[in-house]
Amino acid sequence: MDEPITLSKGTPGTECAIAKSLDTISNKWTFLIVRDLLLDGTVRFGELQRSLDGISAKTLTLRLRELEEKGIVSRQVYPEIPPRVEYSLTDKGKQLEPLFIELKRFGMTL
Amino acid sequence: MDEPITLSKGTPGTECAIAKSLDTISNKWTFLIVRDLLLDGTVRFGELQRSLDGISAKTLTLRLRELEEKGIVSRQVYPEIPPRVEYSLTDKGKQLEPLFIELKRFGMTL
DNA sequence: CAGCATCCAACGAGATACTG
DNA sequence: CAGTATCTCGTTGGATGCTG
Repeated sequence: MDEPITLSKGTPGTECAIAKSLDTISNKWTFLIVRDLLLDGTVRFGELQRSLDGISAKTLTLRLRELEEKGIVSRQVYPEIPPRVEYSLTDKGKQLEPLFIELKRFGMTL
Repeated sequence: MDEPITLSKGTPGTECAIAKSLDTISNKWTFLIVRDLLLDGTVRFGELQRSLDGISAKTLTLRLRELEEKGIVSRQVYPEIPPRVEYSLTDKGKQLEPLFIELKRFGMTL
C-alpha cells in the first residue's frame, strides 16, 4: 500500500473510492459543517448554526445525525438545564483535513 | 502567496474559498464527470455517458454545460455526419486533480 | 437550548419520445 | 451521434410551531 495514489477506475475495490468519499460528504451543508468542526474543534449546536449562517435547525440536525452514523462526528450530550450538546470530529473525521486544504486551494484559484 | 495553506474562515476574501469550490463541483455527477475527464483526457459525449453508467443524456448535457460556463470543461464540436462532440478539461479544470487524489485517498480509508 | 413534527417549495434526475 | 422537450418523482431544505 506504499504505491503512490493515482486516479483510476479500473482497479476493482479501489474504483469506487471517490464515490465512497462522495457518499460521505457530497452535500453542500455537510462540507461546511465538517469545515467548522475542523477549525473549531468542539462546538455546540447553536454555535454551529450561527456559524453556518442560513442553515435551518432541521437541516443541521439531519446532517449531524448522518455524520454521526458514518463515524465522522461524535455527539456529546450534557444532561443539564438548559441542555448542552457538543459536536466534534472523530479520528476518522479528522482525516478529512487534507481534502479541505485542497478544496480551499482550488477555490482560491477561481 | 508562499504562505502555507491552512483552513480559516476569518480572512476576508479567502473565507469562502471552500464554498466557491463547492459551488463549482458539489454535485454527484459533476464530480464523476470531472474524474472521467481527468483520467481519459478527451472524451466524446457517448463515451462519457457509457462510462458514467446510469446518467441520463439530459443530466449529462446539463452538467457539461454548467462546467463549460465555469471554465472547467471545453467543448469541441466537429461538423460531421454523424455529429461528433469532444469534451476535455481546461487548464483550470486540470487544477482539480490534487483534490481528486485526496478524495480517493479518503475514500480508501472508509 | 437543542431539538422534533409538519407542511410546502425547489431542484436534480430518470424515462420516454423526438430531431438535425 | 448528440442532443432537446416534456413529464414525473424523490430528495433536500426552508419556515413555522411545539417541547423537555
